[in-house]
Amino acid sequence: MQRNPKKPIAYIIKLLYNNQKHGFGGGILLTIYDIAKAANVSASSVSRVINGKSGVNNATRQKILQILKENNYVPNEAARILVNQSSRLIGILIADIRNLHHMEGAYYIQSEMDKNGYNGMIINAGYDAKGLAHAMENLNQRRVEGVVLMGSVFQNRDTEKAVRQYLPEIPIIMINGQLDIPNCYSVLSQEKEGIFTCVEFLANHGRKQIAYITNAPTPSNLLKQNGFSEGIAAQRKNGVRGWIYKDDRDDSLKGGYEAMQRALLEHPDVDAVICAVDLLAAGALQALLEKDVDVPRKVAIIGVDNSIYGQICYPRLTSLDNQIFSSCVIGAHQLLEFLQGGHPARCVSMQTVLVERETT
Amino acid sequence: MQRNPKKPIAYIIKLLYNNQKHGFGGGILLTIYDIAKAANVSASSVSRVINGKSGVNNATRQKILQILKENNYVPNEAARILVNQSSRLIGILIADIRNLHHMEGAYYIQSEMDKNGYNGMIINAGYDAKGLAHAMENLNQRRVEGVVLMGSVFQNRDTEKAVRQYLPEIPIIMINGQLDIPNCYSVLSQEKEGIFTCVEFLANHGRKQIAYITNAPTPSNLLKQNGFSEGIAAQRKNGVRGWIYKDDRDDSLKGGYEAMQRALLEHPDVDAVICAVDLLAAGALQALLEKDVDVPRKVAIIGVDNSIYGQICYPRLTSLDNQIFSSCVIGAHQLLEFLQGGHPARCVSMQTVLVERETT
DNA sequence: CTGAAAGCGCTTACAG
DNA sequence: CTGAAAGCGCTTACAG
Repeated sequence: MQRNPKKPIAYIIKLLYNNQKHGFGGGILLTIYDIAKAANVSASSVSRVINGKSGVNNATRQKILQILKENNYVPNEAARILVNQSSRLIGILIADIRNLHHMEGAYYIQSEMDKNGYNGMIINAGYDAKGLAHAMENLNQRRVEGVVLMGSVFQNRDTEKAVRQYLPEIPIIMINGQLDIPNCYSVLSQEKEGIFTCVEFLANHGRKQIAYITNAPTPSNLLKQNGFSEGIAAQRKNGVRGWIYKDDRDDSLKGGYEAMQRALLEHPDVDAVICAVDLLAAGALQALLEKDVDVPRKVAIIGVDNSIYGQICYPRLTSLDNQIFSSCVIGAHQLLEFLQGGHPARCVSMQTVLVERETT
Repeated sequence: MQRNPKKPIAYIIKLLYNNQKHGFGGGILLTIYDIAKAANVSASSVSRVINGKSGVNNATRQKILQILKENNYVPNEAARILVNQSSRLIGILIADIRNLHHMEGAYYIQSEMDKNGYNGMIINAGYDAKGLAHAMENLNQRRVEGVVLMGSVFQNRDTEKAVRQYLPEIPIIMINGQLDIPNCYSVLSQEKEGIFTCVEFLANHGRKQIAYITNAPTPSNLLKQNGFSEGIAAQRKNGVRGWIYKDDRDDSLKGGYEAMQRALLEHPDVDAVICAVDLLAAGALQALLEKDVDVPRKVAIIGVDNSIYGQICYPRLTSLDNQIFSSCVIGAHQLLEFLQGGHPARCVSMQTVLVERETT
């Protein structure tokens, strides 16, 4: 495996002067000094042209530029980080990167940071405290300049402790959650109010017997559940009743399916279901269809996330959009503002919107 | 924001000796020298205990260990990379990290590498050559020791060129594709044969009029399509006929939906559909259900990927499992073997398996 | 405009 | 067992 069959000048010089040395991965990577030697200038000048700084004679600059290009020179990031005392790296923590919704968030954060010259490193933190601490230590080790925590799963004492221990000085942005720590900023989705409104919406459409299906008791899920309870309380005067079903197995699809079966058994006259997450709703829908229940005529369903999962359902799922896109763009901008020395809002919260499709 | 209200000894020493200096992010990060000073030893000794090397008196070791811990010392990764000439980083390239199937692959790769002391950096490369080159340059800059290319989208000249230019010396693992380059290893899923078998399967179940729906002409999709054509050819003697429908818009769900509508219009007697991807199949299913076509009695459907998308469908989708999990584990092990100086197989290919559910 | 030198935070022969 | 010194690849005052 040869780097380049044409073997440009800097490469040859490196071989001649330094032929016992091996670069990375057994190959030969050129340094700024190799380039300097080939161009007959000092490393300082090479550095200047690499970084587009002024103070280099134009002819010299052109010569250096050409040698740089001929050799496919790429600077060593580690050396740069070390000397610049700045990694221009941010960490994006996700409990499970296979979660589509959170990964979408990571995508938006990454693009936004990219545009501003930062790299985003996506880390699968897992759900336990140990994995989280490990992830944060790793991020500290890489000297990331900021971290975004994706989702309310991270709103807990363990996270606070790990942040205090490993990342006490850098900005932490939490998407859809809050941390009681000075360096933490958050963007919240008003899911509680959103679910409250869903109940209202269903009641206004004549639904009286509403089931609520939820899974893992994350802060976000707890909030939504409260929104449901309060929504039901507010509609009690109109004869609306509600029941809550929980199923926090890993497989939400199956969880929703079985919770719906239970709901159907215990309350055969249920006429609407709200699910904490689209995937639960997809499962609930299956249970309904299996029993030949007419959706939405007999039973209406609403999910949360406005994800592709809901669009795959047939009938297509009505879903509460918790604005992951906007949340992440805003979160990224809070981070950028901080990094540029500004003072972003500690917390911004956004309204959800109900996207009506075919299950209501 | 103070690093630690208790201010352990090394921290105080740093403040005293060095109080004009600011560490990362405006905070104070300790170096090995700060620790050494606090422990009254040399940096060499501190380094030795950090790295668990022998040759340090036990009492000294204990003292250093304690000071390290009290101060939450975390070594600077950039410095380590620079001096060790090894990043223990690998790159995982994905065209779009919002693609669930590919992200799942990334997850498996990452876990496998994690277990072996490597970090995996997931990069969203995009679909165009420029983004790809940019991603690879970035990876080169970080001196990654290996790269995995997720999916056959990367099987093309642009990738070869970018690898040659930026990563000619490190192992490249391609999941579900091949590159004509010496440093590239691949693991292939026998999707062509898989689809061939699907046709056979359908024919054996009495289906005669089979539509095939596909989207973007990636190498993998082209292969599957060939498998279909050959499968139909092989079954012609049994009176089986087939038609191919393409719709390569970004939105596969809608693509499948509209392609199915066309198929239904042109061939009302179609009695089976194979889709290049589950999401297309989900769309096709919607088109069928919308027309009250009985699935699977009147029309059978088979997707590919065995993804959650198929499980959300109702009836639940029969799908060809292309073994993303095994592929990635094997790919990771090829990489690991190479990194440990071994000689992994250049190419391993694996059989697919048809997971029968409710649409056949 | 140009270059020698120091330093970023670590590790590792080498000498004691 | 222990430490001084050199060096990884860069950048940036500083002096010319």
